[in-house]
Amino acid sequence: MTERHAWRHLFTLLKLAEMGAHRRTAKISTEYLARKLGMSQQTASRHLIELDNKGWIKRTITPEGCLIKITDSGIKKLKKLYSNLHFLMEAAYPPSVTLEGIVFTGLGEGAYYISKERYRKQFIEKLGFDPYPGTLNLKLTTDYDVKTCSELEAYPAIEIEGFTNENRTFGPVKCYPAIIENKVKGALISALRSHYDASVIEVIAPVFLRKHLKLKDGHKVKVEILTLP
Amino acid sequence: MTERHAWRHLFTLLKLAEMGAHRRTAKISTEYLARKLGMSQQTASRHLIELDNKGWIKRTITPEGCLIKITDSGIKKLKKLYSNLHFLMEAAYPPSVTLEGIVFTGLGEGAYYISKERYRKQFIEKLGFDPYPGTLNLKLTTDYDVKTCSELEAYPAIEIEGFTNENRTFGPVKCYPAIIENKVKGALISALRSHYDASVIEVIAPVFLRKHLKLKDGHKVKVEILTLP
DNA sequence: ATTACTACTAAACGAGTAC
DNA sequence: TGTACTCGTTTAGTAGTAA
Repeated sequence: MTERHAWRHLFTLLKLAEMGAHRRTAKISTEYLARKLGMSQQTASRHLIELDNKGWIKRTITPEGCLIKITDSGIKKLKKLYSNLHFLMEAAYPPSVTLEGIVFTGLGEGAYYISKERYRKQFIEKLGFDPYPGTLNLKLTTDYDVKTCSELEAYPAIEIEGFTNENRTFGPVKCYPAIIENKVKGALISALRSHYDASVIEVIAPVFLRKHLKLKDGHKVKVEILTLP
Repeated sequence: MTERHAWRHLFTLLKLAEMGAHRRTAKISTEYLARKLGMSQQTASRHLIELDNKGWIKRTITPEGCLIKITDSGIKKLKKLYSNLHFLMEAAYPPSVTLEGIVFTGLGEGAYYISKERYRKQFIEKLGFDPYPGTLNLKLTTDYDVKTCSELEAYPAIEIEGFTNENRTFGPVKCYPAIIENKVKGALISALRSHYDASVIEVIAPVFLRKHLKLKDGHKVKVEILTLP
């Protein structure tokens, strides 16, 4: 059974549910199902056999038609689809945003900020990792990336509180948990951005990204911002 | 474009939405989409072309990948799927239940009750039709039908109030709106059922069902009970 | 890098039909 | 009436590759 084309079966399963088979054993003839699905009786029959083999439905054949009940396993599939959709339709923001930028060497100011203990404690607590004392600077090159990045401002973010010590004030920092190059969990941080311009982003991670991902200036890096769990 | 297999596209559309394309223009390469969907780059490309042709997405090709935004039309398709599922998952009862029974001739008591003015006024008001003064008796023959019918008791029903006149008391009646033989809107009524046994149901409709559907004793009749709008 | 064409393969489907 | 088999047809998917 190719798991690849499971969606066809999922759709058939949905129709069966619409006929009540998710709550009770429903009598559904292959011919009736076929009409509802806009397919032939033979195909409907095959789908039922395949759903049965998958364990998504329990099927009993009678002379008047099939008695069909969707199994817990089948219900789970529908629930999964439902929660995916629910999440999409009800969520205020898209689940993830991907940015790409070119690595460049900054002024090293990132390290200075990151390593401030008052910030660091919050990073550990709120992001779940102890950031490497330094930031990866990325220059956004396309209009798309700059525009997308600017839209991030409206997204929910993890807020790192600012503080004041004897010498000066350190402002609040907004963090967007992100995955760098599909490999490393880290975060995009926003407050320091103003040091450059809107087309620059800074990324932190628990590891030294340049070394860990073998990055050099000019390399293109993908950052996937996770806007919701 | 065959509308028949549209939901292959629906699934691709769902994935695109999961990448945020339902809210913003998202940069998604065919190769990336292909990996997420477990298909080849070529197939992903074709799907995007087809979705574009359907008007479900707006596609702009750039050297770095496609810029994709799901159109209102596409959103509508996802919403439809969502509301279908929502309805299924959140509803307390299955959307419809189908019973089959054999026509038989009763004692004519049905007509006596139905035509009582106190009942009739409520039928018109609550069911939306003036019932033909008589009931169609159906004998349920299979275990499935009897069992399904018994489960109806737990379902929400339209309640017709009982009343008392100078001679006797007329009890309350439960009505389940139904479609008879896929053609006539009527209702299954429950209170009178006790006159026979659990394997008998009585059906009312605005027309004389025996004549309208050319029914004779022994004919098999399908009754689809609508448990929700 | 991309997208997407052409040519081919694999899968899904439906007609006919057995039971 | 039902289901579901075989088998030829249609459709979807992939590989190779051009642009």
